[in-house]
Amino acid sequence: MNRDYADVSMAVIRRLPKYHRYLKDLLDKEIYRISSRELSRMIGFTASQIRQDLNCFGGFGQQGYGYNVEELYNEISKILGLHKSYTTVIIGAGNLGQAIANYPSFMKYGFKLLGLFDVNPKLIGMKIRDIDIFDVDALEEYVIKNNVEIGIICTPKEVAQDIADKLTRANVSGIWNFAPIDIKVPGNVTVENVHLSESLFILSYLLNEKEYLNK
Amino acid sequence: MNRDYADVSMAVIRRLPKYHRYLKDLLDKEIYRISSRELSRMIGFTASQIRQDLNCFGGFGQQGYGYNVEELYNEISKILGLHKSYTTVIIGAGNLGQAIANYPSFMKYGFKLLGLFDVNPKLIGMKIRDIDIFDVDALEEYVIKNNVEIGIICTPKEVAQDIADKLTRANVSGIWNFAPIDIKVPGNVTVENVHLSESLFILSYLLNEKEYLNK
DNA sequence: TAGATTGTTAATCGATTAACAATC
DNA sequence: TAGATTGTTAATCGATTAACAATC
Repeated sequence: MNRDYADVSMAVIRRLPKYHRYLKDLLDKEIYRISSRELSRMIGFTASQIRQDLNCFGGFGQQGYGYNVEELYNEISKILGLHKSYTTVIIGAGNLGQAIANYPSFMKYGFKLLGLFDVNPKLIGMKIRDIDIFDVDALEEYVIKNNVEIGIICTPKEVAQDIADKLTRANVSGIWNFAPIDIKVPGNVTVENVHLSESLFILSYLLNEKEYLNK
Repeated sequence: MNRDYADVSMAVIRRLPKYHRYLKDLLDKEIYRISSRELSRMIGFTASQIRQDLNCFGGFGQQGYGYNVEELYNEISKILGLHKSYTTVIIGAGNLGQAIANYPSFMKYGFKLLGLFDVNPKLIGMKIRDIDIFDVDALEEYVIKNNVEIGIICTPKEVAQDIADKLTRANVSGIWNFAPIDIKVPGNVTVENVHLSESLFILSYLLNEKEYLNK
C-alpha cells in the first residue's frame, strides 16, 4: 500500500472510474461481495485484467472469497482522490458552462463550484443555482484570493489558451478543458480534456466504416 | 485505397480527429505542405507513428516532399465520414442537451439536428435556435418517420436505457450517449460514449497521484 | 543528380491474457 | 478439509518506435 503510483500505466488509470461506477451500482443493489469473474461479466473486462488492475494498488481481495464491494469502492474512491474536496471555477457561462455547473455528479463527489466567469455583460451579475457569474477580468485575482484548485474551461477555442495562461499564473493545479484545442501549460499543471467533436467524429467514422471501402 | 478499414485498430482511429483538427489549423494558416516530422513536433505523436497511421488508409504522402495538407485533410475528412450529412435528434433538452444543440462544430460538420425531446411540459413546445422541443412520447414515431440516423442521449441515467431501446426500435444507426451508464444495444447499432464524470475523476486522480503514496 | 522524406519491414516495448501456486 | 478465488508469474498479443530502402 505504500507505493508510488506514478508508475501505474494510464491504461489502468482510465479504467478506474468504470470500476468505481459499477461498484457503486452494486452497493446500491445491496450486493456486498463480488468475484473478479462476476465483475468481468458485468463490466466487460476480463477477470484476469480486473485482478491485474486492482493489484497495481494493493491486494484488496481475498482468496476463495473475492472482493468486499464496500471496501473496494472506498479504496478506489481514495485512489481517485474522491475522498477530498476541490474548489473550482468555470470560465465561460454559456450553455456548456451552465450544463457543467448543474451536472449532478459534479457536486456529489466533492467538486465545489465557487463561481463562473464570462465576458458577456448580460450574463455577468446573474446566478446559476446561487453561484455568481463574474466578469472574466476578475478571474486571476479571484482564483488567487480563493485558492481555486481547478479551472474548467468552457470558452470558445480562440480564448482558451489565454484563459489557461491566466489560470496557470493564478496557481491552479488542474484544468478541465472543454475547448477544442490542446492548451499548453507548465509541467506542474495537470490538464484533462473533453473533446466533444473528437468523440462525435469517431461515431461518424464507425457509422461509415463499411462504406469507405469502395473508395 | 480499396481496402476494408474494419481491421484498422481503434488506437489509430481515435487519433484521426486530432490529425483532422491540426490539418484544419494548418489550412487556416495557409500552410499547404507538411512533413511527418513537422507534424510530429506540433501534434506530439512520433513521426514514425504518424506515417504508420496514415498508411493504414493509403499512401497520401510523397517521398522527398511530405504531405499535401489540403489533400490529407480531405482524405481524413472522408475517412471520418464528414463529407456526408447526418440527421440527428437530442433526447433531454436540459442544460446539456441545449449545449450540444448549440455546439458550433456540431452544425459545421454536417450533423443536422431535427428536434429535441423532453418530458418536461415547460420545455415542450419551446424552440432552441428554431428547432422544436417535442414530447418524448412522440420520439419513436418521429425517428421512424424522419429517418433519423443518430440519437443523442442527454437524459438522466435512469431513463437512458429506455431511450436507447426506443431509438433502436426506431432504427437509428448510432447513439451518442452522455448519460453515465453503459447502454446495451444490438450489434447493428453503434454507441459512442462521453462520460463526463470519468474524465473529471481522472483529473482528480492525477492531482492526487503523488499524495496517495503514504496511504 | 542530390537531398529529403515517405512507405514499410523489423525490433522493441507495453499491455492483455492465461495459468497456477498460494491461501482464505 | 475441500472448494473457490485471489495474487502473481509467464506467455501472448498488439501497438509503438527504429531503421532504411524506395522514390520523388
